[in-house]
Amino acid sequence: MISRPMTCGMELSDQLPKTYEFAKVEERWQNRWRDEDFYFDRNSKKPHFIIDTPPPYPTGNFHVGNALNWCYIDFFARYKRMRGFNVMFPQGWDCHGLPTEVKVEEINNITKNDVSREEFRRMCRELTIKNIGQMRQTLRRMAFSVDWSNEYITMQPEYFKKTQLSFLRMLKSGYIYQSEHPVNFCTRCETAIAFAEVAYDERDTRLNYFDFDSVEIATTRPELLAACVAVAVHPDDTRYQKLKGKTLKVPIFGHLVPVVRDEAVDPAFGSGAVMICTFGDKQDVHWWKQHNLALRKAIDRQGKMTALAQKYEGMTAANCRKAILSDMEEKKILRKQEALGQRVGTCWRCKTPIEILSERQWFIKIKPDEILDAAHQITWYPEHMLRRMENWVEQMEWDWCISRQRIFATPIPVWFCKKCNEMVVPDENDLPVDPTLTKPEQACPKCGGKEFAAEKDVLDTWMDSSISVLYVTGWDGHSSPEIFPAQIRPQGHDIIRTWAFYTILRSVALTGNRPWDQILINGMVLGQDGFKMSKSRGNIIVPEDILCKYGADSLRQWAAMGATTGSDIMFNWNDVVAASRFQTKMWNIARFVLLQLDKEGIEKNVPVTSLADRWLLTRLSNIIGKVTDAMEQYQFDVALKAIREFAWDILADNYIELVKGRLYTKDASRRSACLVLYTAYDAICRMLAPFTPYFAEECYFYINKTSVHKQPWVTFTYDDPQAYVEGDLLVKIVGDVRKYKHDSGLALNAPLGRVTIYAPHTIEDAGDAARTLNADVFWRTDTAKLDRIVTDIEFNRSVVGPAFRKKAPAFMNAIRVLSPQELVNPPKLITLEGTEVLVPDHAFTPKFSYMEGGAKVDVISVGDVIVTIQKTA
RNA sequence: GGGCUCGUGGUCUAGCGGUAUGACGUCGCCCUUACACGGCGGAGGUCGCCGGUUCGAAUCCGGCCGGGCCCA
Repeated sequence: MISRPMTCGMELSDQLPKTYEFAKVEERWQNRWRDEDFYFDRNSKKPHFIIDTPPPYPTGNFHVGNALNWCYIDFFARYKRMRGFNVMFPQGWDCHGLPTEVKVEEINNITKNDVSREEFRRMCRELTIKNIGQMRQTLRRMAFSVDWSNEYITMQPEYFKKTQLSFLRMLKSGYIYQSEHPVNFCTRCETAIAFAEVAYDERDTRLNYFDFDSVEIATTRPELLAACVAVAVHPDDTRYQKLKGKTLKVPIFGHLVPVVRDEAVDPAFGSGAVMICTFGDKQDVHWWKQHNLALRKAIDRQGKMTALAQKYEGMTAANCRKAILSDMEEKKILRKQEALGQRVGTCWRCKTPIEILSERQWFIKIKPDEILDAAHQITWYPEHMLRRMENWVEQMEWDWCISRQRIFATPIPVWFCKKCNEMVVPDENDLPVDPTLTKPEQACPKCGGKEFAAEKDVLDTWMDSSISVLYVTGWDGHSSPEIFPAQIRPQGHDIIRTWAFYTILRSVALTGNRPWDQILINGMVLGQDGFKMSKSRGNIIVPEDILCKYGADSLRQWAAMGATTGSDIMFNWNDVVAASRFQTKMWNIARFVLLQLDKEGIEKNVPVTSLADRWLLTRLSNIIGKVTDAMEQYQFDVALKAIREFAWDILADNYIELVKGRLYTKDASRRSACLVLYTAYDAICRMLAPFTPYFAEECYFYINKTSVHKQPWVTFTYDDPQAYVEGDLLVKIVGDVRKYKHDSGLALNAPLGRVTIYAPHTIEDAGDAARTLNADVFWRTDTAKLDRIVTDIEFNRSVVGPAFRKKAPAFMNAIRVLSPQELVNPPKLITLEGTEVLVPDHAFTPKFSYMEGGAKVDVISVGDVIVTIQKTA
């Protein structure tokens, strides 16, 4: 059967533009591809593959870091579809949170208190919707095969009602509780934050030494004097033995505090006596709990001094510090000040130093064992990232504080009876609710009261995003969804301690099961200078810039090849340019292949007999296996590298060069080459499809008139060990003779004369070598009648080493003194330190110089093949 | 200070027990009927340093030095 590509009356090769214009191609396919092709089919019988995609924060800009992450997702999503999976690649948007609130305040030049809560929320929603719109465009342009029917937006009722449902469920099961407890608090954002949201900054401060009722105390935070609840010293510190059991009078404020003894006090730091305040830092919290100390709140939620600070009331903490220091100076109790570098916990969003305040907050119980247990059931790529999770879980100290005192977030669905303070929750069927806008339908079940106070606190944003996997799999509060757990979670290593951790916690708490089978961690994208991208460094690269200059496929190739999956990756224009060049090369391969197939069409059942043809098929089969294995392990760099190497080196530079001459003939063997070209080309297109969807589609469509993205993954195999070895030899011989030509100053297509190849057995190359070298080529199996002189010996250490161990050097020395005849035909035994030992096969190869009785014959040796060249006179 | 990671030609990168992979750059030759956005070839590395294990180490072990990330 001969099938000719459909050509609409024109030859295919005429249709193919000389250069590949990515901008036109991308636009065309973007308009032609349909969203429905990527929809997850809930009724399908195919095995499902659910991806718990990260919902990005809708800033309006999809950055390069996101791009890397999404490229990985798209690579395996497309690959899995080709492997017959029913893939769900949802796209979420994690809307709630401070940055949007801040942005809204900035854009409208207001503060959140200037408008009603509802109005403020409306403004936040509006901005978010606009930003999502912008980011969707970039996603589409990057050709991510997103399932838009499974898009979710956490601020929308259908999503946050699940967040609220999960809250009620965990409240019921005892995971969630309220408590007055010290929490990290950002006084600028006026909200509690979790440990995961605390960043640490290096700052310079002063250590102030002052007289504390005749005891010298050193502190960096004199403004907390009003909150002082004890003085602590090391139990063994001889300087302070007499203070045992005493109380001291706090300077300026005058209240009495106990002296406590604690091993954790560092006698070498400051004066060795430290004041404990509620709360200067985490250590204070420890001591406070351990010694059961009083609670004195000197700083409020705005970061201002409370009434407890007496005359300093209303000052900011910073001003209070100045004022107290100057008062101390006046009273002559300030003794000295030292410069001190310290690390300050700050709010990761706004960089304001955090305070530790004791507040009534909502918490989720952290049960390290069940989280670790689930984490160990998940396969981590790369494996070592699991360590980060373990380390984080093992050192958790407080429970997760989930309440926030902000506006744009999921409301906590709770009221309190004004009469008896009983907590009342809505019926699950009434969700979502905003308790500040509605009231419970029933009277208080405890006292019958009808007046309720709404919980004004809202939920931490991670409460929304940590149920992404439950949402997409259709969790309804009753049991594990049928398609839960998901197959994979792709995400960055920067959010292992947050998103991954919280998701595992919530899945276990709500379903008793792990959230996913696998987790794939991607690295961070660094600027071209090797540093994290930042405005101040001016090293930010935006995806749009790359898309405009080199196109989506080049950017995607960079993502695949820039680094081993999981490691940080430096952005590098070179790699993008190299990727674009590969497309150019591949495009020319396409043009060549189509030009050849045009001539006589493709004959799909022609026997493939020529050595070069069989050789290419073995190499193709080999590369397919390699690429498939790499894809299964998410080693995109390995996979794409193998594809590129095959297309460029093996197919273009070796195979095509070898069979070109044959293709220009009208021999029957030309049809075999055509079939091989078609097979290889088809396979490359399909293997490239996950990586370069536009390019692969364009190449594939020209020849098959159908979408490559609807084809199955390549599973072609071809086993012919003899062709593999002999083909390699043929390629090597042709390459070496070419090099010889080059070294002799000949053009590569210049006539060469007579080339005789003495190979150990017959090789039938169908005349490929002769045409390629432009020479008369004679294959012979007899021995060349040449004088040869041994010039060197090459040892095969992987044979010599295991065979002789410590005696290897002695063996090699013994071989070196053999006669030339013996080197060519080695003896079976050799004497080594008085004992006879066996000479192993392939232990060494003699290197020869050739002469032929004075005749002008150049000789090249390729392994044990000898090639003589007699140039045209 | 702890954990995790990394240190390979000018730059970036693969390898992770048997004499070092590729890309970019650089130099030379070649416009050979797919491709000069190409082909062919060359130069360039004591694989951070010091020890150890081994017949043999970039590769394993120990120590040191230096980056990065996360956390105290």
